Amino acid sequence: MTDRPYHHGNLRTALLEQAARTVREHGADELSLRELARQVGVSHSAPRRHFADLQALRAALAEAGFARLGAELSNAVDAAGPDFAGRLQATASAYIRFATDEAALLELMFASKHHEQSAKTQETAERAFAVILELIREGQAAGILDQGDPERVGKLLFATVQGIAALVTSGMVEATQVDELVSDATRLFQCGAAQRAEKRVSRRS
Amino acid sequence: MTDRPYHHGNLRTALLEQAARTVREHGADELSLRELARQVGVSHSAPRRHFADLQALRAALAEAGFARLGAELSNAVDAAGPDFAGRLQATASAYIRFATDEAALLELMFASKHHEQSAKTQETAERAFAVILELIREGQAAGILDQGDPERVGKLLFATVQGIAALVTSGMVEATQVDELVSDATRLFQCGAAQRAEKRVSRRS
DNA sequence: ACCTGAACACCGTTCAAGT
DNA sequence: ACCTGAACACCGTTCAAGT
Repeated sequence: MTDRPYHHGNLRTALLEQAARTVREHGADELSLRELARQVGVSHSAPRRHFADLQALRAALAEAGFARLGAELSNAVDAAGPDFAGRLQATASAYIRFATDEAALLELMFASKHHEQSAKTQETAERAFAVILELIREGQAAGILDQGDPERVGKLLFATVQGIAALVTSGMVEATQVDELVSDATRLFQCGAAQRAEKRVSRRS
Repeated sequence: MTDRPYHHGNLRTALLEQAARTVREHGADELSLRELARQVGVSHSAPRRHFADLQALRAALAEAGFARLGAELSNAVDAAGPDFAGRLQATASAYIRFATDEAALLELMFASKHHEQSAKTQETAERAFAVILELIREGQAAGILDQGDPERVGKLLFATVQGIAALVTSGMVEATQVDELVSDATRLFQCGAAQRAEKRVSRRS
């Protein structure tokens, strides 16, 4: 519309937003620094000031993705009622929703390279994981989840949900089956503690 | 060594083998049709006869990967002893071993695009899944696993193992933690049936 | 401090031509 | 049937120069 000033002003953000759009609409393979620069209305070498190379932009995109994922998991927990089973289910569902809405982004987020190279991406990923960890602690305090190293239980839950997401986005599981898989998974996690509660009851009788 | 004939003779296989090597050593992003042609000693347009484009080569690579994965899961089941818990653990471990040895290949295998485009890749992936499915049926017949739609239980197991693999290759879980996660996971799957067995016992008392 | 424009080496893809 | 070589449009990356 209006002619742009020489300095874009917010180039980094503009590039990341356009990149996120491209990934969503055309997949991560379609990312191109030159094309992004063109779409944002800047010379092809301008992005260089903000991203050393394409890989750096991808890492930044992954990091932003983990930040959004963490926020959405956090929102899901907060919005859920007091019942723990419901909270667990809501969190897992939020993860899967993110995974299916942003399949290409999630694929990029779990691409091994960023984590090796960008400590910041790794850190943001861990903050997303922290939401799950906190939920696990809550479930353990309520006696609903297996008492064991919460890190360990949390990682297994994270893995399970991520695995369901991977199967869905890769087409090996139908979108219609997701809900039952998620509820099977969350039920499984409540099984160990329930089993021990059962023992306690039977010992009393 | 000897000068090559005009016809390579086995170009398709040679390209796939070199591509697998490249993915293993340098990652999937490093794949280049021109470079592969050079390494195999053929003109840059020769691959075109065998792979319509780079994406087609990647799909073929993914398919070969699922074939290998299926074979290794199958071997793991066959080599394991009669005890079901051990068979389950052996299969899950074989999956994780493949995932860590061939991290970049697994990432490529689960890239959504192939499955959408290549029915053959999808089919080979399902044959790998069939090994897990068969194991689930075995566990159900032995009364060790939850009786429910085996497809559903199998998919959850597949998802869990794939999720653990994703967390490891993305660096969010240490390689040293893998074994305990796998054994936690397999134990969890044997929990539902154990729980009901517990109930049966307590009802009798 | 931030951006431009020319330059370089590389790539995927196409196609007429060779064996 | 299979492969070559020139051609085209594109890309990532670099760097001296502009504001």
